[in-house]
Amino acid sequence: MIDKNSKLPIYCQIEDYIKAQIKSKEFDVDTMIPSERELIEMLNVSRHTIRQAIGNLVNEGYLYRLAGKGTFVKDRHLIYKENKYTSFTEDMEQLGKKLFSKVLSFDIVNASESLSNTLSVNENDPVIRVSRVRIADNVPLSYEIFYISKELVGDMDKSVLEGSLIDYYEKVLKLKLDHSFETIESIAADQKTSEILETNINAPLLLIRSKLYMENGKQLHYVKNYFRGDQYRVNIRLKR
Amino acid sequence: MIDKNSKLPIYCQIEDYIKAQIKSKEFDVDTMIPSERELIEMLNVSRHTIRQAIGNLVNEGYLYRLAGKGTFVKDRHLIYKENKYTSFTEDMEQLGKKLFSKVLSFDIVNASESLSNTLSVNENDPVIRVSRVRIADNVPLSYEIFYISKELVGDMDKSVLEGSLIDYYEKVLKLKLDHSFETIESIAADQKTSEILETNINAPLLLIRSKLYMENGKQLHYVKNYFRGDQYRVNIRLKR
DNA sequence: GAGTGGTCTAGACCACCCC
DNA sequence: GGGTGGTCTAGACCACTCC
Repeated sequence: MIDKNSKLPIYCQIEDYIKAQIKSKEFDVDTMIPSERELIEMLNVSRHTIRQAIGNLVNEGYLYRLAGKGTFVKDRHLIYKENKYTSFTEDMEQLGKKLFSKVLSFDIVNASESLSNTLSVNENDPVIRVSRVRIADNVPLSYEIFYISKELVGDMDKSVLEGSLIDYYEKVLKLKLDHSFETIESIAADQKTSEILETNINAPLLLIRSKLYMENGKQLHYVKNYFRGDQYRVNIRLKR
Repeated sequence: MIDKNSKLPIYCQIEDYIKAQIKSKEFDVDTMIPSERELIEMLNVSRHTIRQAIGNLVNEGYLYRLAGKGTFVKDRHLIYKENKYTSFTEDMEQLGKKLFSKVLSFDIVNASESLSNTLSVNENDPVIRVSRVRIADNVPLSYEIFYISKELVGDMDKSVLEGSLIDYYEKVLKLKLDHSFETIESIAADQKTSEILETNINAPLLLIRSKLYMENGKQLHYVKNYFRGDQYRVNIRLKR
């Protein structure tokens, strides 16, 4: 069951084991899984290792613990990839849609005061400003304007902008992304945006402003994204 | 520094200690905090306890670890209560606004097929359906329709509906809330909604559908909430 | 080679739940 | 009183980074 010589850590093997038992209904919803002491006997590992595995599964929503009673399988009908930052390209791939980006503009500007605050660069620092439309299956989904410090990415080839920026950050620049802050609001399309997105004027749009941060806590880019309300929605999971 | 006789667990005290050091710039951004072995000496506790505290602070975004190098303070300009499910009442309290709820309707209906799927009850089970307007500082913010299985809450006093439902669940019914799934989209106000929210027809609204779950994974309620786009926005944090 | 975080063991005592 | 998870100790070996 557990291979102590595997290069996969034991606690990961235990996680996989428990997930498999849940999947096969061996450990069923709302029933108690074997206690930590029982698992020690069954799997021949220390309590700390068991607790490490169970703790991770609790955080991921597979199990819940009741002190003094036991550890139970959680009833979870749903998805599990919530609250993950994903690139739009990845989202569309998962939906089986082919994404295409049309670059509308590409400039290097000097940071205004307000931009220098939002993007955490110094005022007048050179900033790359790009606007593009993102089109899936011939329908325009979003009009996007993003800003990134020129210092961080140097010279960007324009062809990069037709693909996934996230891919470029991670695979080409080898940056370690960590998280993003997003602000979501509902607005009405103005003249220009409605033309770009091929909607009526005043059509409802989701405006999502996003700040993307790296592992060391430094900001990477700032994006304003106007999504067509009839084409896009956001799913999130909130923890009490 | 560390009180081993305190009823507050040692690892919590260590977390508080490290947070305080960060706040006072004693541990500063991007610099290494004392190594785990050094902290063992400094605080006179075991390595496991140190790691427990540091692990929690990493999860909360205060620190980041680099294997072979050390543990560093993360540069975080921002808020920390992201991705928490909060009641609307709590949100408004934090903004210093006084929230008032006006109940528009209160019915007991039999679950339709689609509702029984959304709310995970059986078809034709009795369901409480309430609609209300939520008003802060005399401005209508949201029009809300919520559904809850009658079996779960029994007879609800109508006065409960003028206050915070979440409070009622937690403090009166002693239910343990765990998480919610939310779907956010942008729509245009129809005739009825625009009248209730005192907006123009076709005004942009945030429609947020929310399913609230308890610790055992069972669903508690389903809510459709229409927020005025000019009055409300959503902030979230996504992890890569 | 010295220092770091990552993993793991073998114990211990506690508060809480249930019978 | 016996079982559960929650906390804590005192060790150990590993892979990795940096010099």
